[in-house]
Amino acid sequence: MQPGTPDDDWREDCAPRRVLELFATKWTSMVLHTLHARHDGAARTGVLQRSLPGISKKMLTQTLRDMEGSGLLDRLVRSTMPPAVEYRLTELGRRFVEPVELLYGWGRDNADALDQLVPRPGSRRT
Amino acid sequence: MQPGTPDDDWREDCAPRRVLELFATKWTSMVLHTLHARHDGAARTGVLQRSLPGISKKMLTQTLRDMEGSGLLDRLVRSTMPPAVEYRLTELGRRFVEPVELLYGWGRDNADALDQLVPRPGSRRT
DNA sequence: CAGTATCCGTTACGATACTG
DNA sequence: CAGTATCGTAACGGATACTG
Repeated sequence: MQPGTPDDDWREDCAPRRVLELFATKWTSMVLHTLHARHDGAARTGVLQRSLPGISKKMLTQTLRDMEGSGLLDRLVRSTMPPAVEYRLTELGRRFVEPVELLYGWGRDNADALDQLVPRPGSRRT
Repeated sequence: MQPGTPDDDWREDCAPRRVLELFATKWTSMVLHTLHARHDGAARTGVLQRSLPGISKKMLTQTLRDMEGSGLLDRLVRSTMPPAVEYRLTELGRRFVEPVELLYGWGRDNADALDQLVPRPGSRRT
């Protein structure tokens, strides 16, 4: 492992890097977790919105659309009036909940370390 | 757990969300892993750059500076000519390697699922 | 209630050229 | 070799108003 031989685990298309992409989109992992936390792995739009403090309607829809396109969740529309839309984790979605829960769990167990890291926002370097 | 009672695990300042911030900056986790993969948890600038295909000099420096500021790594400058700079994981840094390795490991074990998700870039919706 | 469309600011990121 | 400075772009993401 000499300094001239990069052992690069980080090729552009390697698995780890693609997992990271999942977390690159701010809300994706949170949606996954929220759905997972529900008994049946499903929730209506409003519930999701309320479960994710700070998300805008636009980002919620956009994230859900992207996830649907990726096959992470299904969209069930009940054409009542007013409409009731439900989002449900797919098989693939349930799979990706795993790494999310991994991080989630680590965070809960290491809140102290998180307090050391970036104690308060806006202290990068003035 | 009625639909009107958000069980929000996702408060703005909750632990999980702060962990996610670590992965929000594209290169941070990769730097952590790369350093961790080295016997002594340290590496010179050039090695890091070569280990992270695609990173620009700017982002490398910026990421390293941010991480230094956050206390994730130390910067050791050897004022020779030409200069030799070494980056080394701190105690805190070694701690945050954990969630990174968690994701990394999951990715390796689930490459098949990753192939299903986003088969090829640029297929969002034309 | 769910979704769309538009406007707009911020930031992440990359390419390049230059200094010590 | 390491780092800085500058420029430009693309994407993220929020606010708001409107439709069914």
